[in-house]
Amino acid sequence: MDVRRLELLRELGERGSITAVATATHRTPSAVSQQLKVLEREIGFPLTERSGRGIVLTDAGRTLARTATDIAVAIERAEAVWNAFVDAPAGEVSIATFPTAGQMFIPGLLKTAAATPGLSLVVSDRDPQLPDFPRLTNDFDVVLAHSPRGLAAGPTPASLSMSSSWSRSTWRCPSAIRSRAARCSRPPTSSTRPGSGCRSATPSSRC
Amino acid sequence: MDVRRLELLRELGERGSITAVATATHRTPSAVSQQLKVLEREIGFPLTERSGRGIVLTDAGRTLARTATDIAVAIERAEAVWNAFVDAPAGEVSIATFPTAGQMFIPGLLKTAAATPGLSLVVSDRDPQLPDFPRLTNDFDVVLAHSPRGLAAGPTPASLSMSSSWSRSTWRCPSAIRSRAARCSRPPTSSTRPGSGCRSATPSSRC
DNA sequence: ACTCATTACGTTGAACGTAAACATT
DNA sequence: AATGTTTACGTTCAACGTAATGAGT
Repeated sequence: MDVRRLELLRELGERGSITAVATATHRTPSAVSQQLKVLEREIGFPLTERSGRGIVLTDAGRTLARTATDIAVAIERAEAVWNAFVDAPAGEVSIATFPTAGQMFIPGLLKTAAATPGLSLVVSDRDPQLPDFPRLTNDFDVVLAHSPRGLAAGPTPASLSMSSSWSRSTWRCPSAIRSRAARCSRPPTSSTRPGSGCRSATPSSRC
Repeated sequence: MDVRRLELLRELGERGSITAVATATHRTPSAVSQQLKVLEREIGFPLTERSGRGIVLTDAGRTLARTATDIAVAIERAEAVWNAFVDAPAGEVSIATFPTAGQMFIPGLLKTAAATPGLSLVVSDRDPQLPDFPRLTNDFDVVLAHSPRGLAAGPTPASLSMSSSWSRSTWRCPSAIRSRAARCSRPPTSSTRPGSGCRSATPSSRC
């Protein structure tokens, strides 16, 4: 039982004519007719019968078409699972932080990171007083820094994106935590950063 | 995502080496390697990586192989459904009976026949006193007749096969109620009976 | 006449095998 | 050396299209 041919039978059940199936699947009626005939031969049962100018499914054809639907559903489900895997965040994300902020963010981050397989965090504590702290963005995917102007009075910022004093351009990548698909899309476009940046998952030339 | 290639990946996950998959699927290692490479290309992810002399699935490869298993299960289930359809009793079964026996058997038969789609009974009452009653087997799939020796004392026979006075040879077919597969297996082998006998489901030459 | 399915026949490319190269133990 | 994978290259057959034919309204 070939899946591709079963799919044709399913289409025939839904669309009602070989010509319709042919146009829907970008084929000629001839090809569809031939493939259905091959399927009939494989199965060993008449699956269609003429009805006026067109054809209709026999009892056997209908039941077989139903099984084809089940298979098609299974395949779509499988593809959905795969897409979920591809779009899931993954990879190694390096974070520079300083002790106070680290105590704040890291435990929660580690928890969510541990919950997503394939995602790992590399955290390193730094001294926020160093003059070139912003330059750390060259070496890390995420840098947690003080606002140079000092924090406004009020509750401590609760999300990474709140360090609004950073210009968006300091982010070399739109999102440090990238999905597999994003990481795999293209080799880095001449990144000036040596060890970090939009590195691809593997040095493979194809992926 | 081609199902055949996914199947190869699944096999690779289970068997662990390309050579093993190749022998299991009656192919050369070369062919398997090439198909896996095509799959990798289609998918856009590295699915395998070298490990010593052999190869192992990557994370992506494993998840994709799992989806392949799901698809394989769905296909097997579909085939099981189809086989159930093929083996189910079906067709038109003609029965000759006489009033007394008919009252006995027919209601139950009609009930079970109605419960099995594709199976229809054609019942006709006859006079059991006619001299050529046994000849009716030429025209009917099942003939319910008196035992010529008369019934022994005791409870009424409760099943068709109890008319033990008939020789087995009076049955032209092993079983009057045939499955679709049996009916479809071969055109009748020069049956002497015109309208009945092991007739095939359709006059089609192939089936 | 028109529409749909089928058959005849030629073409092409995906899948495969053979053989050689490559890699690892 | 032995084992397992990959690459290069040639072959073949299944899937398809074009064109002609058949069948029904």
